[in-house]
Amino acid sequence: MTEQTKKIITRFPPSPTGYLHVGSARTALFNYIYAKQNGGEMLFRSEDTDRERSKKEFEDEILESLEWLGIEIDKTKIVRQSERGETYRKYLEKMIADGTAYVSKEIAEKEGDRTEVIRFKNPNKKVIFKDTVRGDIEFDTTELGDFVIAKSLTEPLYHLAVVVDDYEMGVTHIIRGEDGISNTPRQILIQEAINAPRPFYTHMPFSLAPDRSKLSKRHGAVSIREYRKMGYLPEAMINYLMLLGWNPGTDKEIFSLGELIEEFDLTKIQKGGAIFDLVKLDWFNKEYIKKMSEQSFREKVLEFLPEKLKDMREYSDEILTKMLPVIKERINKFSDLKEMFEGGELEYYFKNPEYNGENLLWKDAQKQETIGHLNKIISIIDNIDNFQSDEIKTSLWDYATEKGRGNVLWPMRFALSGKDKSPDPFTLSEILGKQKTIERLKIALDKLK
RNA sequence: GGCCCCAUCGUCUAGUGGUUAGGACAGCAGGUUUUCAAUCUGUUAACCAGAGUUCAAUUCUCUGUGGGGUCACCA
Repeated sequence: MTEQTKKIITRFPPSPTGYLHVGSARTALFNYIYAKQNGGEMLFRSEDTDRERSKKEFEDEILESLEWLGIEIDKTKIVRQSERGETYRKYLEKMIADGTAYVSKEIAEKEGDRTEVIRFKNPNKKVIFKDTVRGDIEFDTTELGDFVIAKSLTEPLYHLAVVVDDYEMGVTHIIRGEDGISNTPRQILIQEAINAPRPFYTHMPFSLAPDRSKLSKRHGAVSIREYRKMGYLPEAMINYLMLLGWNPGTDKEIFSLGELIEEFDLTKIQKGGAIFDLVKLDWFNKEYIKKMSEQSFREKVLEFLPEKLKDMREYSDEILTKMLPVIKERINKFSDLKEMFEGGELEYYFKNPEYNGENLLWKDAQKQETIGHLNKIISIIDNIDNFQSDEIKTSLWDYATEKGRGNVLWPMRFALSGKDKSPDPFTLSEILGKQKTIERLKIALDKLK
């Protein structure tokens, strides 16, 4: 049996004490993609030995977030440490019999502390292991002492459980965060004590907050579910997360999951930590929004549309189709729709704008001139049968050019939107329809009197 | 503090013993039908410091500085 013929097994071992963190999701992605590209498999292990903090609902949520990202987990193969007490007992008894571990009588430090723990008999040697991205790393394990590996025969501590489980699950490649580096030597010691083969180690750099500290709640959204709720697309999350700490060495930046599985290269992982940059995430998300079909974009918009707007469905469905392209080029993520509607640029499609008449004047344009322009616009528009933006534009263009485009187009646009910033007046007109367009232009006229 | 890891534009990064140190995001300027968005073009901006090796260091070595991790009867 050579390494080549052995099936590659990676694992994702979260402790179900919270929602899936973006950093963990990134680690899961690296494991999943590496396994996939080698015809292997990523196993899911729930490290739920901490009875107090572990909750099944978190495990479910983590699984659900992974699924949303497109990571497939074989749920029949899920391993839960809480169910493996007897397995750990088997290894611990063997270790004690072998003399690689021993029961140690301890003086209880606190009330309620047990008086007996199981310690590892440290051979006190140098351990050298190879990390895929950093090369050989050497530790003197003497300083570790005879560390505790279990509270009792069925209550293992982290390091023992990890080593036993990885061994029994047949894990060949461990890809984890760089905080695992310092833990590796003692895990190797335990491996050697139970005669488990040494897996390949790859330690990934952290993803950091903007101030280079650990990414935590105080920096904003940190769980996948929050990004999902904000209307980020899973394709964008995957793409961004994978390019954080890895790149193919070419200028290519947009990768589908399939392409990642094809082109990912474990040895090209970065050494230094990388800041999780929302601005770049937004860019990725926008790129993927641009690629969406009209149908799926429409569904997504409907999903994120504020309730208030949905109540006006009769009205909005009619114009929604026309608004879609305008919305598409204006949002980074679907939750932007909320702000766009509430006092933002979606609002003026559904109700007449309120504004100060002074704002209708372009730069130093005169009132009387502007009134003339608006009247002219109304008369031209009134004669358009095919009320499409192209058509409207063509009809008004010569006049606008002759009188000064800003002089004509600004008051028109402002009359329709009541905002300093909005889509162009032709697009607005088409979406509003001839009747409403003229109505608003007349309102503007009143405001100028 | 001991041990371990890391260090290229603001951010993500490419890269080399000799390069105009490249790309992307952001920024800035301009074009594109008035504003915004989108789009196109152009552009600002980086090798942590010192010493050593060398004809030549951003690149190799050492030291320092800075950041991070780990030293639990948590995971």
